[in-house]
Amino acid sequence: PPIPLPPDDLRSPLMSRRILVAVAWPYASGPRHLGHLAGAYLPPDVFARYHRLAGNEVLMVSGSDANGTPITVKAEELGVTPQEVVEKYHPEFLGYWDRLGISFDLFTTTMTDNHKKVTQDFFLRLLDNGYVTKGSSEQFFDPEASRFLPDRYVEGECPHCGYQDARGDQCDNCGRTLDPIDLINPRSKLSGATPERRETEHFFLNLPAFTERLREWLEGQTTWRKHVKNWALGMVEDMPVRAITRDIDWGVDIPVDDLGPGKKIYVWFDAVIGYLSAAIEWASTTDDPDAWKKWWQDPEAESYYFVGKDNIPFHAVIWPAMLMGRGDLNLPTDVPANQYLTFKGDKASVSRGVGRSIGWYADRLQPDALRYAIAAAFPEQNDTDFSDDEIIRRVNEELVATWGNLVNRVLSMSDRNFDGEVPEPGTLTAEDQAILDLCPATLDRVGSYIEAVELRAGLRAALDAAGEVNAYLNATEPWKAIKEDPARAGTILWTAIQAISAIRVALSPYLPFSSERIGKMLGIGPDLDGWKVPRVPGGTTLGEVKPLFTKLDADTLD
RNA sequence: CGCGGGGUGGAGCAGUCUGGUAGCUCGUCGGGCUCAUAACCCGAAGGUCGCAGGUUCAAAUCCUGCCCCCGCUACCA
Repeated sequence: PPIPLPPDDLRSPLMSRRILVAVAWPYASGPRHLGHLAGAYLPPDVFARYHRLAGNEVLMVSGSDANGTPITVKAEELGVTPQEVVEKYHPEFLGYWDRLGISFDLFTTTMTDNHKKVTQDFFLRLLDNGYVTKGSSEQFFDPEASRFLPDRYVEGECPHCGYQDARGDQCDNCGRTLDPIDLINPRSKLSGATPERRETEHFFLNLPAFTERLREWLEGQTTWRKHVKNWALGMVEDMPVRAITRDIDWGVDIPVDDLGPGKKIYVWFDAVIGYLSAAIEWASTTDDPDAWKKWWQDPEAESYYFVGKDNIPFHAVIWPAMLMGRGDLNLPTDVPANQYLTFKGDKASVSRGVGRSIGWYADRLQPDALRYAIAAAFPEQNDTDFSDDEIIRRVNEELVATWGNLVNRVLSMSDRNFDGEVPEPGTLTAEDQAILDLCPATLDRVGSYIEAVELRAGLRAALDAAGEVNAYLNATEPWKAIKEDPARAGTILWTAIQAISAIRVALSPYLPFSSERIGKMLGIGPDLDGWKVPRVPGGTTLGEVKPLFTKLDADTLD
């Protein structure tokens, strides 16, 4: 009789899509923590891995943000240059991605000549198009330090509560938002001198010019997350012109000399341009230096921006406005911003002692174990509370028990009773067929969830399938059949192996490392051949069968 | 009344748009199984869905008010 095979996946792509996966640029001002991983870095990797398997052309880029106040503040704190700060943390970030399998096509920095050039070019185009204009504002100036002072560098007495050490932006005592001009007896945090008010000229982005177009564009987004869309729409209604230059000496040079020395393009303007400059840099390393255009200028190309919720305004409003102002680049397809992973109710912050760095966890956990625990808790709709106990629980009770154990019980039974080979199947029963039918159905379900950027639900769906296979084994009891009807046992195990093979693919965007190991154990090799069910023929020689994941002790994370 | 999101069994979440016996994972309790990393399977207990009103035959779901949490309201991004 012909050997029955699992049905093919129906999702085989008719044509390849081009997908830009744009990942928020982390400040190279200190270690990044699990909240960053959950909010901005792991979700795009899952998304990108899926789309690559599905046959689409993915370009996933990001880099270390080297500019901005956090960097300069850190540099002053350490008594080093901003560049030295970046050179310390950028390699640390690269280490995270390498150890956790975050599969960037390029992870660069904003210090490259390319980035500066692309940023300046962007600036000039907006200037030509009339969306960047010059203006002036009044600001505090420290006469001793000879520099203008950001709000946070001015301190004084709070006009509301009389607190002596209120910052220029907010009073820590009464919590009120302040304008530094209102402070009583203002003083410079740098020198202690009394700051003077001085006129300073800057370039501004004319956001109000885009109000209508932005509103119309945002209202047309039917698949965006509710909090992202509503927040952006609310913001569009009342947008001021926004300064894109600053009185600082660290940043990208302004490409015109109208303002004189001592001013730079400020970080928020150049950081978002990084998505474009990184794509251009990536293309320059390939055979086709214009390859970036396939993602940025082909109207069919899609772009997804993975950011934390604090970054929504820049990606859902300001960056689209900048793109509209240029007029020759694609607008975001979606900005699936995440909420925050909180630790015992607190927003994670390594410097404040809430949560620990990504590297700390990577030292102690298998990469897929960490990826699993984080992905199962992606804060897609709400802030999601998390803890080390939660990681241990998720790994031990869900990942190891359901999936690791399924693979282990099936393969060790096959290994021991069928000479280290995948058994040959015989006649299939209805319950066998149901499990085979589950294979393409699972890939279909998980794929649909991932395409909708409902990544947590996708992971759940894959694990549910593993649960069904476990239930199938309990119902069919191959360990008994081995003694009474070895051929039947072989059919059951063959069926279970086909299911494992399919679930492995479904889980591979989330768990790429164990996917490779399973491939070797199954004897079909570590690589995947697309988002479809790989068949594992009877007679295939199994690799060495070992548990996929290590169970965690309660003190693993102490 | 500044803006947006959220408040669902012990924990973490889904359901709210398109009202109709409250769902998932874990934990707890009981049972089964013994191939498997004390793993797997089945069943049960456990929730007045933040609070108070309103609409309706019927509300977690729609309306009003209030409370609490998070983000934004920064020359933080």
